[in-house]
Amino acid sequence: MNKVSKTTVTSAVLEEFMRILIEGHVKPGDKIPTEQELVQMLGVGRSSVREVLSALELIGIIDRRVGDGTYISDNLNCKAFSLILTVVAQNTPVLFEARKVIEVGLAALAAEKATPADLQKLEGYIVQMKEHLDEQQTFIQIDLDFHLYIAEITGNVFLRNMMFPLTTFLNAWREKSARSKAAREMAIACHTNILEKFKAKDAVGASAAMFDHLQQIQEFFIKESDCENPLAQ
Amino acid sequence: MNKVSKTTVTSAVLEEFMRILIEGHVKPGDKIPTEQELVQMLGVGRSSVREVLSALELIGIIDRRVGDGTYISDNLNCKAFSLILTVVAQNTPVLFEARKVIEVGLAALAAEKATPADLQKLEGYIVQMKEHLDEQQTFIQIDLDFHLYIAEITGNVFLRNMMFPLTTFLNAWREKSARSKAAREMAIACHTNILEKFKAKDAVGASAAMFDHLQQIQEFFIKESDCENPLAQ
DNA sequence: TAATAGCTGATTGTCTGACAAATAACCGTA
DNA sequence: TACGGTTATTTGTCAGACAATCAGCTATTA
Repeated sequence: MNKVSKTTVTSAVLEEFMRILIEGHVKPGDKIPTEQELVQMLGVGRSSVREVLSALELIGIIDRRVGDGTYISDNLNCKAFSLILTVVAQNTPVLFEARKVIEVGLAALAAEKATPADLQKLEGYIVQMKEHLDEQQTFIQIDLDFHLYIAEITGNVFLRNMMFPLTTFLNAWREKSARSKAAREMAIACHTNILEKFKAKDAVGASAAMFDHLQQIQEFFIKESDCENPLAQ
Repeated sequence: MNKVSKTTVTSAVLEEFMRILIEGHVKPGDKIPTEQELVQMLGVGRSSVREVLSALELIGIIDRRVGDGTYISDNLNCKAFSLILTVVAQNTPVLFEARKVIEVGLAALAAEKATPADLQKLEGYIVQMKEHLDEQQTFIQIDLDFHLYIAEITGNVFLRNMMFPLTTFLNAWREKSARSKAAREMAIACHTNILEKFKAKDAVGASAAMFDHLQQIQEFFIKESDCENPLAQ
């Protein structure tokens, strides 16, 4: 006796599928039943099964290989965020704000968790930035790596996978407009500042430093590029 | 000359579709071409089109109505987060950490943006919590509303839609294990504390207060429920 | 024995056609 | 004008067919 059951077959399949996923305690990398098996298990047509599977694949929950089978993806949920970002993309200020909120929190968390090896790695990025101060393209890439590695330090898969497309997306956007050398030097200073707080295991200080950094990026961004108005959505 | 171009029709359709979406400057609520039109526009089979549309619907980017047509969803991207959460669900500690990071940042942002009307509304929630101190179910709901309203205050669609399933999910989880009256009284104290910082427009203080609050929830959560080990993913 | 080449069955990718179900728009009647 | 019914459109679902790809097995060969 299932509720009102005014749902479509597809969404029913999805729910059932998710239930199996959870109750089956599947891990990333696990193989899941074939389409034919699912068709029989769920008593629906292949198209319905495939539509659900396609959706899950497009958002990065599963991986499908012709001639082999279907597996739980082992780097979950990065794609879905990218997709969503593409749609919300027209509203850059909102994304910037989101990045600020998330990354400031990440900095605090990472400051607590950073190991000596992590600190060394971050230091390495800063050195590289100084070396490539005049090559904008390379510089931006290293800048990006620095930020992503901070997410990496937290060890939180969910946050890292959310941060990744967000930062990448905004950076790609930023690449369009050339950044002044002054802006690049300021970035190095900010990163150094953040690293100092990390070394001192100062979570509050680290988040404050990150906040300042992003604030400056945002101001430069708005100043140096023609930023259209956010859509009212 | 496209790279190796070993892409499937489906993903090509997705890309093309997203391109149309962006370049067409569609707004939420807009009607998009019918399946038949897309079939002709893209020169592919209906199944391929449908698989992409199903995926987009599943993650909440579009809405489809039988006999009517397909529209850009007007409350974007809430579903996708829920889906992902369901998959990562087995790893509750990771979600808690994510919530802490995001909500601490949200509190700072909301503290700056809160209007007098917002403050009054938050105050109202606290009053209600006191009134329903002994009704756990109702209490938890109001507690939840308080947190969600803070996300609302920031006016950031992206953050709000991310927060919503995250908070709801963790709260639902929490409902399973009864919370002591002491825990509920502490929640009221924390909320009051947060509100005070909001009134003072003290962003740093607000985020600190929110951090303490979530920290306590987490400790109570771990203490009062049997929390299995996080999966190594 | 070990390595390689080829075969085979299984699995996903794609298309087509068909029908059901629901809805918006139109039309005629009161 | 308001109401009820018809119709064309659109999405939902199924079934069947074939192509493309791959893992695993088998037989051949050095």
